[in-house]
Amino acid sequence: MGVQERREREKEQRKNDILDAAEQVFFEKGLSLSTMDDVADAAELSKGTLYLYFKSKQELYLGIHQRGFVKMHEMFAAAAALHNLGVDKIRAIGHAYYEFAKQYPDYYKAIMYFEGSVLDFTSDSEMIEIYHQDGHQVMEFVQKVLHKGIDDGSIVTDFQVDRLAFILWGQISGVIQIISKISQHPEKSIKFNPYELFDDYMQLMGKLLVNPDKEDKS
Amino acid sequence: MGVQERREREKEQRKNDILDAAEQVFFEKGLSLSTMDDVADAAELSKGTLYLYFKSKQELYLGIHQRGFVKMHEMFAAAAALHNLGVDKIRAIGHAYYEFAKQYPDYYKAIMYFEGSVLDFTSDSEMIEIYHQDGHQVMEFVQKVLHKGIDDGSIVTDFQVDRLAFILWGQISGVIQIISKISQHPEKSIKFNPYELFDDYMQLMGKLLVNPDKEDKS
DNA sequence: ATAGTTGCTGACTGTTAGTCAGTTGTTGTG
DNA sequence: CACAACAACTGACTAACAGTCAGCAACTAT
Repeated sequence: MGVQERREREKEQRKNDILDAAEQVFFEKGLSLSTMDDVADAAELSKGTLYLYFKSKQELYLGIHQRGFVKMHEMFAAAAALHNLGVDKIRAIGHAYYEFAKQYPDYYKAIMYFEGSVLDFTSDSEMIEIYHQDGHQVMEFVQKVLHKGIDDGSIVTDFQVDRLAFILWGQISGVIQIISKISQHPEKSIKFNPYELFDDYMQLMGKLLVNPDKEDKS
Repeated sequence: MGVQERREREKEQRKNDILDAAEQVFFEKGLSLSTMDDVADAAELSKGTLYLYFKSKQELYLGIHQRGFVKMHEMFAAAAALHNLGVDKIRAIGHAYYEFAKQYPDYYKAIMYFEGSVLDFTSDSEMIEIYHQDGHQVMEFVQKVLHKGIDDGSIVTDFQVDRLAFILWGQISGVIQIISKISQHPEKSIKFNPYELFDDYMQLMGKLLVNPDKEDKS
């Protein structure tokens, strides 16, 4: 009898519905101004029910973070798939990251939120586990692509690939973070547009990895 | 009569005492587990008084953020002052950043906290103003040092200095952020120590800026 | 001595995350 | 069909806490 299975599916569906409602509310009003009652209303459920599916408000927001991360990962994979050379795949991932932050600022915000506050979660819970797994998955993906680039000769580096992946990831995250900061708060003193900044970074990064002999002449 | 002035000084002193108390409490228990009553107790003042000096809990924490930023800036200046060549100053600043995060993890945490959540402050208030001024000051410092390096010939770059400063700042922030993340959550799969990672990054950065003819042969 | 001013207090309020005893609806069984 | 067992859901309730404000204390000036 497929009752068990159906129940399972319905449960998953509910969880998704709640996340939809939560996105709607959180993205509209911002996390701190949104209440669990707001989310419950939007989901057409009672507040108590939310807590059957998510342990806390933070965990609910973490669910949204996860969605964002999946989306981002998909964009990375799609972008990388359009190229053959490893170095081009890396470049494509970089651009995809930028595009992700631009196209899904609310998901990006969720990612930044946790980035800046996990350090505060002294707590236990599987929350953190999931969070770190997500991060780890992206790192592995980048490492894989770097290896590909080294194998096909398009990337040349003195560094260990696993470390290099962390460095690249950290670098680009930081650069995009600062770009989104200045984009949001248009400082008087800044005369360049954000994309120029990113483009400069990509060029700079390119110099670090590229084997000129294998460079695509386009 | 110096009454006005004395009052002014005493007010400043109180503000400092409150910040001392707040640091003690926040650093011990973490921001979210600390209450304003805790801080009031530690400061031997009533809760109401805290609100005469700081508009909100967040603003109090921002006061701590500011202290951290000042400390960091001091470390940068001190580190840079030990060298003559611009490129060496830049390297020294990089190392100082790393040292700051290591020596003052709580201040660093405060900085990261706001980094990840300013995007949420739709609010007005001078808070954000101060916050951005702090950031701006560091950027200017980096720019100044980069210019120095270009002038003395130790730094060579195709990029505009103002943009380059942002890129470097973003990069290094991101790299240190990821390092402090993995330091805190020792992943099973990570076999290198954090400092190696940072050192790799510094080497990498060096390659981007350095004019080999002027390199210090030590 | 007294009026004015500034700084401090802590009981109070409003809000909200999180809980839980009870209700509703669904499934499987005699 | 009746009825027990179980699962999903409810919303009034509690506890905790940020932030307020009417009143008090201490200092200053005249």
